[in-house]
Amino acid sequence: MANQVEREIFESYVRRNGGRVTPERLRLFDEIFSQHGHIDADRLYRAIRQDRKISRATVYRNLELLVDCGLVRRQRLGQRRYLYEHVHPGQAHDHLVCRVCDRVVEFMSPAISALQREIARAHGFDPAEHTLKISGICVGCASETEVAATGPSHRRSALRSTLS
Amino acid sequence: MANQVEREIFESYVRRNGGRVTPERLRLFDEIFSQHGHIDADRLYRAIRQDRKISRATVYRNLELLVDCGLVRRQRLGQRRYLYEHVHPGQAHDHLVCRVCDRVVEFMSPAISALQREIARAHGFDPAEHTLKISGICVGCASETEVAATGPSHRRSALRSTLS
DNA sequence: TCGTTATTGAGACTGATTCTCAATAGAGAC
DNA sequence: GTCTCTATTGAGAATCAGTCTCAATAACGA
Ligand SMILES: [Mn+2]
Ligand SMILES: [Mn+2]
Ligand SMILES: [Zn+2]
Ligand SMILES: [Zn+2]
Repeated sequence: MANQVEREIFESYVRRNGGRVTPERLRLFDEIFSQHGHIDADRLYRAIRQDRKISRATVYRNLELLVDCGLVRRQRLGQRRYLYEHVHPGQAHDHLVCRVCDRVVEFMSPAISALQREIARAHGFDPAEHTLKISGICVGCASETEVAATGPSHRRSALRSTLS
Repeated sequence: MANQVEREIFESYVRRNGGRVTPERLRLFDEIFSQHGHIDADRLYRAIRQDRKISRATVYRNLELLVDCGLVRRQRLGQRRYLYEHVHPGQAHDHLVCRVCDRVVEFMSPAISALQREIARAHGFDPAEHTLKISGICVGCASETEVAATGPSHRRSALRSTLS
């Protein structure tokens, strides 16, 4: 089976800390490692619900566990909820997020990673995780806006504009 | 008065968009430009409440306005709420956040900023804002933990440890 | 000064996440 | 396999930051 190594890591992490290997934990592990890309807690909950009973609380609790043992990354890419993705060691990457269509593009920059480590070191910081999110307008939305040419953008302004 | 330039920018932004310059808006502007560092909406609300009546909704609405016109930056540095800080143009900076004591250290890296612009360009992204947050253990908390040497860290584990 | 309409205040509402606690079930000992 | 201990679960309540509603107020151009 795929993800054998990660599964080992998970189970041994749980046992090493006096925890128990439960079907709920394994099911969540399988779900998040079968998905690919970013997914929120509720979608994981509903996906698992398809074939077994599980509670939301259990999903949240065990996502925390997966994050703690370094197999899953939790980030706020949108405004509201956290998104989760499983981690491939040595494949650190960051995100471009379009503020119009919410699409996420991943990129990898060893140069930025190195600079980050350097900065943390210079400040006596022991870095555990990082988030680099660049939000803006993606190429698709830029051209759409150009064509439509309908004012400032999709984002509702904080000022109640006169346009009805 | 200080912040004259920024105040100009704010008022003209508001008027240009058919908005009105209200005492609540000016008071919030003054508050966030008098503060220095990161502050949450509730603290701004309470600070303004000291000497004038204002509602929470008004604080939130007008913070959004200040963010929109580029005078204020809103970021999630902790887990829960947004933190706001006024922006000094051309002084882009990023953050190291200690996950034990929540202290925030700012740093500036023109090299990282340049790389970010380069990456956005390479993906046809028009970048509007960015967040780079490195979270870890600050030098103070590292030495404390070393002295205490009491297990994994302050962070409660998702596993109910046997220690009472 | 007047009229239009953007803004405000109070409180209801939302929604993601966390908490509570009784019932359940891993897993080590025998 | 059975027993025991206690970590984990499920269901729903609670939390909490932030957003929305709508009637009353007040900018500001005419
Ligand atoms: Mn990703
Ligand atoms: Mn800052
Ligand atoms: Zn887009
Ligand atoms: Zn610290």
